[in-house]
Amino acid sequence: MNNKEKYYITTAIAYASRKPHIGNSYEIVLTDAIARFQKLIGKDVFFLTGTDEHGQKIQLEAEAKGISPQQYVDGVAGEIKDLWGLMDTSYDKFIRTTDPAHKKVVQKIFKKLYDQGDIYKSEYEGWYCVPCESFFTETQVTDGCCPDCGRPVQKTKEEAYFFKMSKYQDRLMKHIEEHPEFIQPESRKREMINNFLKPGLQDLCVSRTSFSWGIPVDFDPAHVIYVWIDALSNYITALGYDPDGSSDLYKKYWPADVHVIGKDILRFHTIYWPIMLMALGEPLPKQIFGHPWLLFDNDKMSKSKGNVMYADDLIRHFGVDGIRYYLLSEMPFAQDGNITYETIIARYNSDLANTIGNLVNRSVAMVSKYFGSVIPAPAAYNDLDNDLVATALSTVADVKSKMDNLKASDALSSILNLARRSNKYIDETMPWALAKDESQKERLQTVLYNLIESIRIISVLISPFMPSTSAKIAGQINAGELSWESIQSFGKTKAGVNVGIAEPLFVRIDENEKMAQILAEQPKTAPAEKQEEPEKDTKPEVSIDDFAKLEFKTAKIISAEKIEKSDKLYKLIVEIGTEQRQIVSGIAKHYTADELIGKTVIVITNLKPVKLRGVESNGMLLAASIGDDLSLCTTDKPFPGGAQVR
RNA sequence: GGCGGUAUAGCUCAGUUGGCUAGAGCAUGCGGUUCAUACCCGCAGUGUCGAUGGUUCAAAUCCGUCUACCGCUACCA
Repeated sequence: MNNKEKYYITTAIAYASRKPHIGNSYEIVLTDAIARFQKLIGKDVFFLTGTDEHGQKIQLEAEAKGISPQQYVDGVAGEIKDLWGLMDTSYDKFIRTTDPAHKKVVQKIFKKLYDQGDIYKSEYEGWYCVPCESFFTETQVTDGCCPDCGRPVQKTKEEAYFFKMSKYQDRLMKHIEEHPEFIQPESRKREMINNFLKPGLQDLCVSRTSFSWGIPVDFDPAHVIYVWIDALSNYITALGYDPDGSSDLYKKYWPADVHVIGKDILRFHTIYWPIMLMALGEPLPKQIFGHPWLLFDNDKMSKSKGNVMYADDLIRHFGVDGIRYYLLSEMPFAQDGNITYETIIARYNSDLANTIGNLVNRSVAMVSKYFGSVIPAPAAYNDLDNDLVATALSTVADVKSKMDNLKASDALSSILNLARRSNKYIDETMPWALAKDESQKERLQTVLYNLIESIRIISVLISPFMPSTSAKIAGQINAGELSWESIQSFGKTKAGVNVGIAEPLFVRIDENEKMAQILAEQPKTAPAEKQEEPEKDTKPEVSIDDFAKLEFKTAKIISAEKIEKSDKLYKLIVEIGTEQRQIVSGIAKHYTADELIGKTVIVITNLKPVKLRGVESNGMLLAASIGDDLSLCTTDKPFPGGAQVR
């Protein structure tokens, strides 16, 4: 009985280590808008979101709080659900990777892949982060440092399971070539092909023994299934996939029509995930969209920078639809978007309050004033109407085509254009002048009818983006029909029904006042955030003997030379007492050679020598860093090289 | 270093397969209007379409080189 076309859409599952900020929340709002739109045009939509709840980081956070990991993630998952609720999102299912059903199927998947030889056990030589007690592949290591804690990693061996990625490489390459829409946006596709597929895929390490908070490998319980197989398979376990026979739900909805994810995890979704599915013999998702990031004042949002915005705070100030509108209209398709309080206020006032809000308000007010709140029947058309009608209809078509390509911001700007056209129509037809002339009554009826109809169309079109505003508008004009079908032609508004009371949809915001209010709130939240900061970066306690193993000395830089074919590396010659040494250091982004020469810095002198870019390095300079910013450690007063540092 | 992307009005960006006086929104200035949330409508702009060569009857749009910024990737003991 249900023969609607199905549409399966997912967000990435959010990592349940802490409350997501507004940048993280953008994803679910975008996905929600797409899902609601597809529903509106008549598809049978299934919208999945959820949380990724395993891993060492969560284990550590829980330990620090003195509670079990399960208790910890229960708390965070609850917070996330609350936020998603506040954002007015309409997901059909919220999966948690700690759900028993998910765990069971992930174990089966692992076993199946092992049994068919795609997963094998081996010695893993990789990068190891001591304080975190965890392993990383070459590619996971960011800037020579642990991706979790940011400290240097070292090479070590561990027994582990591996997935034979290379076996499916050619098939994947072919698939990507034959399905140009598979990876979006386009430029990301090239990155994946050129950086990973063409050079050849390495086998992926898919288990850990260094921590226990995860899904155990059932036939080898010392191992825990590492994040990729666990997290990615949520997209199919949520529907009831099972290697021994899947559910009807799965058969109906899989493959996904689109996975909406952040651009940072594109690799896992466009390479590892499809390969896993190939290995399982399941169809691949149709499309993967790596959306851009939302930046705060052109800077990455992070706790340590103190520039984090949270959805709940923003909603308090600007309303859900105010924020949804901002996120959806301001974010470009492929480039990072930006958010500041000032720009939110500017967009809110001009687009929502002035253009849309005022249009509805003035139109409803005129119906009340001139026709006792009863929507009049159209009676006398003329040429002024043609363009409004044409714009309304072409907007409907345009929004559809934009949304089919996931271009939410373009779709919204198209709708805004219709609102502007409608405002202009009022000026062209001058209803207040028509009202003074009894002989123009039929014309006045027509004008107001057309306006209400145009507003009705707008309210339908914005419903995926601003659901509650859409409902409010529909309420004010008492629109009966809000279906997609009803806006395929102009004129489905019913004459003779009463409009409601004209109430402003969006109250204009006074920028100065609002900014003062926001600033006044900031101190309250800042200290609370700072408290959490230190514990995240704390290493295990060591004895004085551990410290004594390291030798630090002052060193005077006597020459600095950029290493060829490297962006960051300097070959430095330093003087430590009477000795001269060559040290390679990655600080070229922060210091020029001239700035370095003559400085007295602190050096670890008994570090095992290594070669970097073929150049030998006998030690390491100490430097402080926050994010991308870096500052060398020097002595407080002029000091010669060679002095002990302790 | 390798791969890729972007550089267009003060700001944020559109500009499909090269074609007439290069566009939109916001901000600015001027004018109009009063139904409406000091709102709306109109007009005015400014632009060496990053720089420089080339292909072409014709290039913001194609090709070469250069510069700046961004992303992915490697190097940062």
